[in-house]
Parts: sequence; structure tokens; C-alpha cells
Amino acid sequence: MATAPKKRTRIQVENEASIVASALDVFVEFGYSGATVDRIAAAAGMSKANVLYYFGRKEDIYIAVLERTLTEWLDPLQSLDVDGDPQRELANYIRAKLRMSRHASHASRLFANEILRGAPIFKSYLENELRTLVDAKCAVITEWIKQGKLVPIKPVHLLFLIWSSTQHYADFAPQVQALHDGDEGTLYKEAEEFLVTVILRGLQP
Amino acid sequence: MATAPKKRTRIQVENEASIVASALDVFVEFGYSGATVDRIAAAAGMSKANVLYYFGRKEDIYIAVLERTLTEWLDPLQSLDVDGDPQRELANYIRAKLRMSRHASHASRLFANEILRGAPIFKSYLENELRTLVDAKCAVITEWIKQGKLVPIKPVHLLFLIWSSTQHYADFAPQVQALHDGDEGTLYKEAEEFLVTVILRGLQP
DNA sequence: GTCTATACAATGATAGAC
DNA sequence: GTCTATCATTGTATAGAC
Repeated sequence: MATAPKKRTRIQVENEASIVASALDVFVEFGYSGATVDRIAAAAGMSKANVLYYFGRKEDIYIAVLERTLTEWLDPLQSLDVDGDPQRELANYIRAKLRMSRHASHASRLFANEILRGAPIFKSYLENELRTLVDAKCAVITEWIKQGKLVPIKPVHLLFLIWSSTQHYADFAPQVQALHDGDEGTLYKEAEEFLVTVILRGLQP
Repeated sequence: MATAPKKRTRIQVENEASIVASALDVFVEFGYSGATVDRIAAAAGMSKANVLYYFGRKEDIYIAVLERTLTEWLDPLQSLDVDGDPQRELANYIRAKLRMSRHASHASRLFANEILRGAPIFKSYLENELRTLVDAKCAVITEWIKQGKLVPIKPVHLLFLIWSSTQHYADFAPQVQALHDGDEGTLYKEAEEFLVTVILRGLQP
């Protein structure tokens, strides 16, 4: 029998949630090492000592932030359906990823930071859960190619292309802004039309 | 008359070069805040105090690393030629960027880190030199579109697509490795064929 | 000119008082 | 459950040895 979960008081639940929410902003803005416990505490409106009462180490806060953000991220890749029309399925996936870049840019940047660091915490997730999901969806794409609905390519590179091109607008936002005139709405509208057009045309047999 | 450059001794030149070279590795591995002067000094085989004799502050080391790496980076975008064949010019650019991802991955990751931080040091470069170069090359792509050689798109998004998709292999290497079987040579050979094929087909009118 | 020794404020972390 | 020492480490400044 598994260990019963520790009972947590209402204050515990609230304070831990507040710390994790504030820590996301701080980790994204300053990076892992630049995010001090003091800054996280200030953002959460608590004392540094009190934060360290709830999470023994800074790394534990970081792990909690990664886990919470990952469950919120929920890659729309999961819904890629082998029975759907490839062009339509992929267009929907690109649009969903672009929406996440825009509205969950903190999550995107947090993951980018973690992977740039060498993915010390994320590594096992990449090699297990994500790997399983990616293998399954690559099989879907391979099936579409067999049916002659897509040009023959190695599926995993298509996923890399969609991930990188959509997340670029979140992760490299300062560069994108320096090189693009117009507001955020226009930028993402243009990006959506461009990426859907070019990638789908490029895959058409 | 401009100020004459300070005369620098042989030891100065050697030690500064050694510090900057070692610091690149440390900044890439640990990020800006995680890179301690002690670690940089150890990597350069010097004492922390001695490193701080040559560079007064950690930020000055970082700026020197960024500047040196930027001159080594020399974006091959510069050679995009309006009189050349668009398909051939763009294919060459994609291949050149992929080669840099592979062989100058430290530079790629250093810039990615800097932009993720909000580009505090790089901002003026992005808004001036890079902006000028990008505007000029967007004009080239616009001209190709006018000549009916490319499908009509907003040029800057094409640059974002090429940058993000090629640099992904350097910046997200741990993720790429977790999801790809096969050695580095195979990976980059596949990526080159995939990206050139899909992007050029997607742009064909 | 080159390098070391030392000091100081800020940080992550621990132990323990209340 | 909250907060106060306390400690080793970090970035940084300065004095001075050679």
C-alpha cells in the first residue's frame, strides 16, 4: 500500500501556491541562478525565511514551478489524430502552439531556460513521457506519408520545426520586437498565416 | 584626433584572451548569474583576484565575451544576393546556419541566453546593426516576390523561421538528443535535407 | 605592470527560539 | 507557523607585495 499523502493545512496550500506562482515570474526574468529566494519571497509578499520554511531549498521551489507549469502546458501534440486530414491536423497544431507562445510565454521561456541549462531537472521527462508521446505521433506522421498524403520526411524533424518556429516568438521576443513593426496582435496574425502556409505547402506531396 | 589606443603588453593580451575564451564556456554552461568569477578563473587557470585585475567587473567579462563571439558569428545572412537564384540563395543560407548551429553551438547558446534574459547588453545591437541588415535583406526577399520567384509572404517571418529552425539544434540539444536516435552527423544531415526541402517547397510559387 | 591578501555586503542554507 | 541568528560563498573594492 502506498504512503498516505501528508495532510496539508489551508495556509500551507495557499502559501505554497503563492510562492510557486511568484517564483515562475522570477525564474523567467532572472534565470535559475539569478532568481534569489529573497526576490521570490518579495514577489510572494513573504519573508525569505518563511519561503524557506515551505520549500527547504531553492531547487525545490524550481522543481515545483517546472511541474506545475508542465501540467498547465499540456502540449496540444496529444490531439494529433491519425484519422484526421493531415493538412488540417497540422494546421491546428501550429495554431495551437502559436497561441501558447503568445499566452503562455512564461512557460515557454521557463522550459527554454531549463533546456539551455542542460535540462538537469527535465531530462528524465524528455527521455520518458515526452519521448513516448513523440514516438507515437511520429508514427502517425509516418502513416500519413505511407498513405501518400505528405511528402516523405523524417517525422521528428517536422516536430522540431513546428516547435522551434512557434516558440521563437515567445523565447526570442526582444529580438522579434526589435525587428518587427506593429503590435502583438498583428505579429501573431502574420506569423500564423506565414507558418501555416509555408509549412503545409512544403509538406504537400 | 581620437585617443590613441592604450598600449597593451603581451601578457595582458594573452591573459585577457584566455579569460574571455574560458568565460564563454562558463557563461554557456551556467548562464549569466550562475557563472561565478571563481569558475571563470579556474577555467582560465588563474586566481579570481587576478581575473578581476584584468576585468574590473563580471559584467565586463560578459560584454567582452559577447563582442568577441559576435564578430566570430558573422551571420551568413550578409551574403544573400538579390541577383542570385532565390531557391539557391536561401538553400545556401539554411545550410550555412545549420553548420553554425553544429560547429558554433556555444555562440548560438550564448545569444539565446542573452535574449532570454531580455537582451540587456544586446538590445542596442539588435535595434541598430542587426535591424539595418535585416531591413536590407527583407528588401531582397520582397524583390524576389515582386519578380514572382517566391510565394508572397512577409519576409521577416521567413528569417525568423530559418533562424529558429536551424538554431534549435544547438539551443535545444538536450531535447533533440533525447528524441533522436543516431549520431550527430546523421542528425544534421537529416535536418539539412528536411529544412531545405520543406522550406523551399513551401516558398515555391 | 602583475598579482595577492583582505574586507564587505548579499546570497543560499541550517539550526533553533518563540 | 513565524522569525532570528549564523555560516560559507559570491561579487566587488582596496591596499599593498613583488
